[in-house]
Amino acid sequence: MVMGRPRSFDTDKALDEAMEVFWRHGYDGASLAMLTKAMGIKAPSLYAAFGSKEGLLKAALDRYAQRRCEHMRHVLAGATAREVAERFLSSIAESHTDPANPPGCLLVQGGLACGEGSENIPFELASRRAQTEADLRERFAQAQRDGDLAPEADPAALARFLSTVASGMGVLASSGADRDALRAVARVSLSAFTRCPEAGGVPS
Amino acid sequence: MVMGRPRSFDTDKALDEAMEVFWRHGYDGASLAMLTKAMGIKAPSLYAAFGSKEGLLKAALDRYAQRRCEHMRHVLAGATAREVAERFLSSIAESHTDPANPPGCLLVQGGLACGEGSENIPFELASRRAQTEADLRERFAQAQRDGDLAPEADPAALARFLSTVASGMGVLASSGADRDALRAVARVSLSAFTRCPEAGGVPS
DNA sequence: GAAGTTTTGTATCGAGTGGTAGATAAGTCT
DNA sequence: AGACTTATCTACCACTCGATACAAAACTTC
Repeated sequence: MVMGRPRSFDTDKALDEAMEVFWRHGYDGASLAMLTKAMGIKAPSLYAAFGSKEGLLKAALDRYAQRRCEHMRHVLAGATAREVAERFLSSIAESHTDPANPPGCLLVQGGLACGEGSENIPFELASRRAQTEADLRERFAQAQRDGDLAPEADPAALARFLSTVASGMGVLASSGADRDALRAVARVSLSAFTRCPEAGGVPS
Repeated sequence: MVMGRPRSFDTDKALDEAMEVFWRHGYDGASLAMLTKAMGIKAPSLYAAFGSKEGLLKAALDRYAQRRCEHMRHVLAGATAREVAERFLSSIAESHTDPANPPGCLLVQGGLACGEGSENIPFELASRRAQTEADLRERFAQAQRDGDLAPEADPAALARFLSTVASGMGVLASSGADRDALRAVARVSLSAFTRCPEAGGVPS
């Protein structure tokens, strides 16, 4: 075992609590007082473990990504491009209205715009959102190589469309929309997905 | 003319500057120091004119709504439901990447999640976003009565879909996506709009 | 047990927060 | 002109912000 006094709190548990605070109040809106209270530790412990408020957010984002990663693995394992899209939107509708978490998406509510001294937070969140879009794009490109998606389809456009709808669903959920509302949006989006020229559908 | 010393600044000009600060930094991220500097006035003048930081935001939101109202009038004047949707998405793509403003949408970046003491800001923004959705829904219901939209179409679902995509485009634009990227998303969304069962299209 | 190492709690730092008191300036009214 | 009304400025309020110094506590190693 390592030397010195052992840590009296569980890092992952504390991160979960911090994640919830950032999720519900955004980076600027989450004060150290709120964070330390939720995490059940004092400020010096927080700084010793995570370095800074920004470091804490990044650690929380890593944990968030880790959670979502399992979902995405299932999504990307869909047999066809259409099934991937279906799984993705449905997974978003569920997760953004999961009563175990604040409504919406941490990567959206966490901070689209921040004050002085937090200028890089929006970039941090954006790059994490971009990761999901890249995963989808890669999967659709593969589908195209497999002949599952028409050669004239546009994997990048499809991925960006889905990613955009997911962000929009985050905004919607954050303002109290219920699960059925998100599912309805997912349904319409999926129709669009299936039939648009970018997916190789017939233009009107 | 009214009695007393006349105001030395133009209220609307000052509001435009305040709007930009809220837009770029969000409600919590916009400090009074930033606001007063941008508006070119001192704190007491600000409070005399707008009552509080929240009052200033609401006034800025009113002005924002006023601006968008002209665009929406053009959007809703589209001859068909499809043309309304097309105009709406294209108007969003343009306005969210207008170099004269911060990228994205004030109603999205302004504050999806806020800190203690600003709890009602997200509601305020949400209710303004809901207004646009309601306008679209009403217009689509009218289209349905006109026989322009199929009887089995779902005006509420279509309006919510478009509104969600618009929010998503706001998120996308806020992270630096350019106009063409938003136009591409609009194009895919429009295909979905035209062909989905909610619009009276043929289900797969 | 003594030395060494790390974490914890208390107490606090300087800077910045939203907001205001009070005096002064700049107008209109009679 | 003088009374009245409103806006502006300087200075400042109590408070909260993110972050830290320091000493006591809790462990491992020798």
